Amino acid sequence: MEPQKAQRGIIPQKIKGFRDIDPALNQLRAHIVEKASQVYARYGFEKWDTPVLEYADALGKYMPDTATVEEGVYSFQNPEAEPVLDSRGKEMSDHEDKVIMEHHHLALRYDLTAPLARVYAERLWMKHLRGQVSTANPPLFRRFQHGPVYRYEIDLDPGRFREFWQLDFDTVGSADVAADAEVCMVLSQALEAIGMPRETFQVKVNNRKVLKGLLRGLGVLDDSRERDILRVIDKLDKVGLEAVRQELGAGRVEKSGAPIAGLGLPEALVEAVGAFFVAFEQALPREQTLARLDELLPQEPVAREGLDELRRIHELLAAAGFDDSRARLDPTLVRGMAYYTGPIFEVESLLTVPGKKGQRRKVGAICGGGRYDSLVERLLGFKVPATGASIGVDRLAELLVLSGQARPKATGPALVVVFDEAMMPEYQKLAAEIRAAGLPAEVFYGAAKNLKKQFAYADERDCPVAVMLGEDELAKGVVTVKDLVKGRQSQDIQDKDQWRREVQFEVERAGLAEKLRQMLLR
RNA sequence: GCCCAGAUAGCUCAGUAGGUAGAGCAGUAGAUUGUGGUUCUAUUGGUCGGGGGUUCGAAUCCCUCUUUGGGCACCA
Repeated sequence: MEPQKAQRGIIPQKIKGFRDIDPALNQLRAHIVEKASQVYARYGFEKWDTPVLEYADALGKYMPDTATVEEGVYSFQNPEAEPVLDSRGKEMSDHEDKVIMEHHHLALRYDLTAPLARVYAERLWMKHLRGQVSTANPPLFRRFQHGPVYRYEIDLDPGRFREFWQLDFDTVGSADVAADAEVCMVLSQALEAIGMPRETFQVKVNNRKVLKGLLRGLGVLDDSRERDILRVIDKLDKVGLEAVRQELGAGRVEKSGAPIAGLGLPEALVEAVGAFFVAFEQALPREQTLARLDELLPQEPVAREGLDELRRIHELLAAAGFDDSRARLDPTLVRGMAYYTGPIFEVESLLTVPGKKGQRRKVGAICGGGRYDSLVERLLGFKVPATGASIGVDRLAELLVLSGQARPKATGPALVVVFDEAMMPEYQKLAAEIRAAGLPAEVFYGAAKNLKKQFAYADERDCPVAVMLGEDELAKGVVTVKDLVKGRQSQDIQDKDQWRREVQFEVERAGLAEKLRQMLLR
């Protein structure tokens, strides 16, 4: 596709769906990751990092036989040819006994869970071959991980990116419901540690077995049918019960005129499903939710098993001091992903964000997770139970900024003003003194050294203070400190000299660090 | 992939009986050659998203592509 009319240009620009992260956002992101990680670690999870690039086969589901980018994954062929291995890990040969070489398909990771499965399976591979591990004795593995993941989204909604961060924690190798209860505790505590007050979010728990059991009781036995129904129900809080009813039945027509095909379920089934969700429209205390589930759920074994698990989760949460305000049972929770097999989790933000036309916009889920059995199965051939959850770092950061919980502005260092280039050694010494006290300091290195520029730079960087040292100060053994924060606030003073007198003062060189410390800690 | 609405200066936008463009903010410079904010003055910025068509003439009308926003579908 050569441009025909003009020479192809080189335009400096980002790939669509990718972002530059400025210092302010980086600071916020680091805060989120650090606080949540501390909580994860306090529960015993250990931090792992894995490569962003993996063999496409290992990531699963996705098996490209062409070189095209499809299915939402960035992939390409390895420029390096490598041997093809058989299922026992041995190099395969052709009829001339030559090792078969291939350029394997590689893919950027699309989440952190698939690489987790690979790490876990890779560590067990030899034992697996020797038959020393099986579904009866999977080792316990608890790790947390954060970093960028990549998805080739065709349509980019606002707030959706092709590179974004996740912050996961998972327990692999335990089928104990206690591990699921713990997920709720970790999520709740992590968000509080990040600085979200308890009343601004809600941890919600449900169980896929409950939903499965409900549908079975109503005669839905087919898995793909079940998935279709769950997908519609997942939209409940978005479109409302009536719309869900219609979509389960004959379908409906969107306000915009777009028709939405219905599943065409029989009237009686739609009504039964609708009735169940009406019963849980209002948030109830966990005890009451359990009691009502007990009444409404059919005597299907799956349903009862799911209910027992929820009951157990409630017990354990209560024992650990997590009451209704910190985690709630929500039988209407579905979650989109198909691979969940047991308890599922979601954190909904209760903060609203001012929309374009002044209306309040709700932000969706900021965390999600659940139990999944089969992720490792594809790699090792037997089921390994696992449960965990993930914080959507970027979505949370955006939420904090938009809702006014965090200000998106990085604070700059103390700026050492350069009066006279000849005194540069003195400025370096001064900056070193400030840094030695553990405070950030920067000497001005810009091209134009007039003071106006230097202060404009300090203002732009949001520096809290500027430190000035000229011949006068040097002779007196002092430095002049300018309080830029106060200066920014004193907009009512119009007289230049008076304004200056208000915001700057001389300090003995020896007491400078202490004075700056006081100012920076405000 | 579908429906709707946009694309004009760095940003937010104005600009219809079709006659090659304006405002506010930002930027730059000065008042203030040892000073950011505030105030005042001057001033730089635009192939009006790309291409094609209608016309003597198009930011304005038509077609098309690209792109942005709002809905929907999809989301391992």
